[in-house]
Amino acid sequence: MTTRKRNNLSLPQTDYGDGEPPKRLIQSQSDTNTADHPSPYFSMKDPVRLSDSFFHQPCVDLAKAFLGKVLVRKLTDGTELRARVVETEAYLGGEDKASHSAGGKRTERNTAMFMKPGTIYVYPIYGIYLCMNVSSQGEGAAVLLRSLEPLRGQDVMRGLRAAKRKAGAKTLKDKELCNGPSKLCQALDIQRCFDRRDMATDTEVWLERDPERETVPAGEVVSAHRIGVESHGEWATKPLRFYLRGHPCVSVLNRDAERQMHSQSSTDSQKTVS
DNA sequence: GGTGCGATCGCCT
DNA sequence: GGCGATCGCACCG
Repeated sequence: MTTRKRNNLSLPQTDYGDGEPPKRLIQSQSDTNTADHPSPYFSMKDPVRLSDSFFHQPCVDLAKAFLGKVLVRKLTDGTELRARVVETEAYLGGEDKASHSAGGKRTERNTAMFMKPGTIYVYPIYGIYLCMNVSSQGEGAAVLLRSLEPLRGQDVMRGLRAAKRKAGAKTLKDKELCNGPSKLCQALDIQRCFDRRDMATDTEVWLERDPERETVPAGEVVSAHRIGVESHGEWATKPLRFYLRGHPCVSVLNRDAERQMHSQSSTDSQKTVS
């Protein structure tokens, strides 16, 4: 095990529980300390906030583009919570039988799905939870945020999550704070009133690119079937869920999809060589 | 580690 | 009146 340089600034302290964080993350953190690329989180210069044009992409493209981006939530007391998007799902709109907007159905609840790309869609589920989406290009299409990697404000997130749990429940590890669509809403205090707000201009929640990683290589993105839509026939099996391979914060792993992807990439590399 | 089940209520038919 | 883009916990191995 090589000892990696850590600076004395307050790097996000992430407890991944039993395992080490993936190499990719360690690399990303140590990279932030080089002189050429000052840390986006601790330099005076703000990272770049993603504007309107980012959200004007087809749903699947946007779902993949979200991966690696940083969701920022500014609380009313000024505290900024930060977390990297590591898992998303695409809900395509009219044709997609698993979407709230299936068949072009537009109701009071799902109106945000039909609003301009970048509009936040927050809806309650099972009476007790919330889920957060962001609309994309395409009539009624939206991207569900499923899991995040906490980067900053983990203790505040833990407090927000604990508030909804039994007293005496065991302390959550960092990787457990946002590893599910409703968990991330709790951890970031995403409220129902965020529904229909514009992620490109809102002052309490927005998205930033990670200056250390402009794009995530396709080889790191697993495509798998979506979660919790088993009753929707063929649409239940379509590969419309996307996550960062090997990331400890992903809510549900799909080993079959990962294996297939691996064998596919092996085949590709053989083709390239031969 | 994996699986099964109950909670709980707004939304839609 | 039925159901759900979930979660936490009990239980099993």
